[in-house]
Amino acid sequence: MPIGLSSTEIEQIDRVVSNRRRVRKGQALFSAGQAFNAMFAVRSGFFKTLITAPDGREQVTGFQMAGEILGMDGIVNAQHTCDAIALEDAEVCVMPYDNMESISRDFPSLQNHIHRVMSRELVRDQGMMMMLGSMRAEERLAAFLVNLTQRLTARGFSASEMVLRMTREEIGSYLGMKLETVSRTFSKFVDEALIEVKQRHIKIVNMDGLRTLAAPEAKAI
Amino acid sequence: MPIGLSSTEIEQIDRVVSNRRRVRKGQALFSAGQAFNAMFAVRSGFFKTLITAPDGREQVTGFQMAGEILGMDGIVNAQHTCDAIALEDAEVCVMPYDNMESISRDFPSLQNHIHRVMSRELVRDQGMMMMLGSMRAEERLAAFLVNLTQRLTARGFSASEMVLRMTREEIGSYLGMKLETVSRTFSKFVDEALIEVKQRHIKIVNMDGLRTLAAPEAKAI
DNA sequence: TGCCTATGTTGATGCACGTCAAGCAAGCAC
DNA sequence: GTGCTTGCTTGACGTGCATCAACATAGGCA
Repeated sequence: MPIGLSSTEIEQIDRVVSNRRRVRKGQALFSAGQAFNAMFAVRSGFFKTLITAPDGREQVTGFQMAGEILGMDGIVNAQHTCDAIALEDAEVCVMPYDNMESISRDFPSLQNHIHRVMSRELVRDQGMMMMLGSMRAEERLAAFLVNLTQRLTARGFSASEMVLRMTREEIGSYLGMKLETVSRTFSKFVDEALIEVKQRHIKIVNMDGLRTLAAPEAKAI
Repeated sequence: MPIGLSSTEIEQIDRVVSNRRRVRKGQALFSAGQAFNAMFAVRSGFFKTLITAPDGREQVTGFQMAGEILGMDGIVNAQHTCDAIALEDAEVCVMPYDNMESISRDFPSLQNHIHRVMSRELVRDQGMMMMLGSMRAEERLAAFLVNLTQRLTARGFSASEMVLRMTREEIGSYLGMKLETVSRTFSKFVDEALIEVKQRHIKIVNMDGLRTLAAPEAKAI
């Protein structure tokens, strides 16, 4: 959690988040229904979060990578409402909620940081609603790739190549479409020379084209 | 904001939220891009929040009634990311964010309350993703009606009758479908004796039927 | 009162995406 | 190596919802 803090502040905070936890690929960091005690900051690895309907339908609600926060949905009812599953071996910082609450009282910048992290998640969710509610499959997948690229480049990875950690089915669940449609749309993007695909290796060939698909310009009148 | 607080605490807090603001039907409480200074608690009336894509497509992201909080998405970038429009004449409590931050340092219960309100919104958004991503039009509309009913009964209104404040188009935008589909699905529900519809007056005839549609049971194997 | 505009309903038709199915590639156990 | 499992691609076909269109109804206002 890099914020603008003094070194004494950082010491204080380190004491809260110093506890680490490893999660193996395929294992759950937490599951829906479990008591909520702490939030988690991803140090390394890659997660998905998902919720399950009574009839078994699953919806992937997000993918989280290094530096992102998991578990905030558990605060309201003191229990987690989704499953967080590691898509590759991962390590997280455990941030006990009680500690965070009390320490943030002494450090306004931490308090503000927490609010901003939750607010950012709300804004992200709004974007997801827009995607799921009013974009076509092609637009959704383009937006997904653009978003992934942005987050990876912000972490110092290549702006044009990546290795997906999730299956086509997980992408589909996240974007509200079937895995076949994900596969077909990838193939379409390849035909249009927007990307190259070899299994989970994706290479962005025409980023502007993808961006245009993801966020269509206002139409000239 | 009814929490378990002492009277002195309540006095303190009253000082923060004592400022009120009226919003006429059709007017914006705030708009995307505006500087964020305060959150708002609905005292009376009814709001919708919506975001607008560059190409003009709109997505209604929520409907808010008395007791619910608006504007939390503005914290992260210090500016609002959606429009909040009154669907009927309304009154809100203005809660300046700076005041809330400083006062919540002195009142842990208020601090916790803020976290819970934001967390509840995250959980709601997860449910929206599930709806938009993996439910059919019929199921979404049923879930919408069930949810509205719950919120209205929690406020002391009838459990079986209501007057919608929003148009078919706004419902459709919220649920990711076209207004014609909303209208048709209402008609279908009428045929099936689940509800009665006269314009915006809705009467729930078979709540269990609606619930079953909204949250299908696990299938027997 | 009667016009006008916004809103809602319903029908006919089309398409984007889901469903079903077959085959292929890659990884892994043995 | 062989066989098995999981994940991916592609084709054929079906359907849920969008689109286009016509008309009905209700409120607002001159």
